[in-house]
Amino acid sequence: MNPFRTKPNPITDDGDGLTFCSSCAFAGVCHSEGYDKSALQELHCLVQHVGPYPAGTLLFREGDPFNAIAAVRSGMVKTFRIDASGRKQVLGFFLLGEIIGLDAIHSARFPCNAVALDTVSLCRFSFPMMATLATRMPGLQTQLFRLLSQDINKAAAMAGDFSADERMAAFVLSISRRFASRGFSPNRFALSMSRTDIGNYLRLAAETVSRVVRRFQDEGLLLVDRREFEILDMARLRCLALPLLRE
Amino acid sequence: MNPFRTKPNPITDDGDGLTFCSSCAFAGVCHSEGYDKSALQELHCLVQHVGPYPAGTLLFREGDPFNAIAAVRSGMVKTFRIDASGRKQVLGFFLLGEIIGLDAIHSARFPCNAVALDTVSLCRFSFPMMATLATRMPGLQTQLFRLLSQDINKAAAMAGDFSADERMAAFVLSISRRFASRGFSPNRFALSMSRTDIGNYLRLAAETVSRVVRRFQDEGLLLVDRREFEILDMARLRCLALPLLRE
DNA sequence: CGGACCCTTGAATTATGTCAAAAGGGGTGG
DNA sequence: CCACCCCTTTTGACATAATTCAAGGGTCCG
Repeated sequence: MNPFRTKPNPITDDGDGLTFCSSCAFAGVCHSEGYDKSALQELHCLVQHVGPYPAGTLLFREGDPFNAIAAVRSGMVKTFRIDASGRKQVLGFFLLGEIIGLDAIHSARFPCNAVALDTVSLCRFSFPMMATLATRMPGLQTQLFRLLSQDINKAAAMAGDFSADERMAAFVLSISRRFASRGFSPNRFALSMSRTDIGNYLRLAAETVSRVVRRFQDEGLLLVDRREFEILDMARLRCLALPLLRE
Repeated sequence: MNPFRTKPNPITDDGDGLTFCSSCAFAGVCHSEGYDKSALQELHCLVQHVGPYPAGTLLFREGDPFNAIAAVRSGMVKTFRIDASGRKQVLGFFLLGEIIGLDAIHSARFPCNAVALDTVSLCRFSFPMMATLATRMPGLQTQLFRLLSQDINKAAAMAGDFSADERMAAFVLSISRRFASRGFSPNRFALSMSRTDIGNYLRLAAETVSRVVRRFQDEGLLLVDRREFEILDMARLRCLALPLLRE
């Protein structure tokens, strides 16, 4: 009955001292530039594998001193902050290979909290060491600039004025693409976050998320069972999400 | 009758080969690190003064190849994009010393348009050259990282779910602070953008901007004459803007 | 002096939020 | 294996902030 029985099989290699995990945002930094093995070793030296942390673990909290960024090695992470009037704003969900903490560079403190949505392992990169290394590895510096710049664009896209339908469509499509680029199915995936979290991320009430998802199902766009999603009409979804899509 | 007769007097020095314009985002990069004069000269060598451009000049447009960032030397710049359904989203307003173009690094193309809101002069920095220089000047690299990270936070703040009052209060306060840090009055300033632009930035209809401004006046928070603003009750304004404020 | 544009104001509409309650799973313990 | 409880999700009814539509009034500029 459940159409989501078959789960995608994560390919989470740990790197071998010469290459990074294939899905990591830093994969390719070296090879593209033809760096020698010593530089590569250096990059690996400043990586620290941490975790696994069980679902619900608070990875860092707002105000914590910043000293490292992290790439998700497995699981899913949510970042959020609680504003002055107690409202929760979800800033992002981070999938395999995505980088957490770039927003903390500015003030040298984390501007938000991060929590594991399921069992999470991370690669921790000392940022001071990485910045130093980046002075000797222009490719690494470039990649850091690009990642930072990309996050500006992501945040700006969320800041736009879009309808609930557009936001929801863009959200589903974004997850789909990010899973797809990591070798998972673009059509079927399981989300780890609650409707409330999705709502706080998309700036919608949880009830609105629920209603939009229902309507998308009624209209044949999606097939949803609890937190498992199947995209039935990618084209129409993309069409809806068009105003928000930015890459 | 007009309470805004006295205009603030801009202090826009042009640098002298040893120091940068005092309000520029790159001011202090060198001195803080004790670099020698040659490094400083290099930084100055990659700066190109451009403009002045009259109000309405399109400085770059979405899709243009990216090769340089720019600091505002005088005037005010607006960046915006038109989404797939024709809606205009204003991404930011840039004051004296603020850096435009950091969001273009990621894709090597400008993701938005930029237009001069009044007479605008810029300092243009070749980004490839700057990045190269940053490998030899850690202080410059750090500053670039910080500026990029700051922009993530700015964009994320705009992405939150706030009322029209909160957004408007935060907007006025933000302008006030930015003017103040450049030596202008925090209490009186003239905006160069239309209500429509403010609305597109704050994700509000122009009519809503107008109504909120009126109410703020009725409540004694502001004194507004066309595009000239005077803040009468900074404390209450700050209180309103609290949920949005982030630095 | 005319025209264009911007801003303001009012009235009606609407998308989304809020409140409340019920339904559905999943886990736990008997 | 069932009964119960807790938590998330769904659904409905209602409330409301903000938009939209429409008109009028200022102001600036040619």
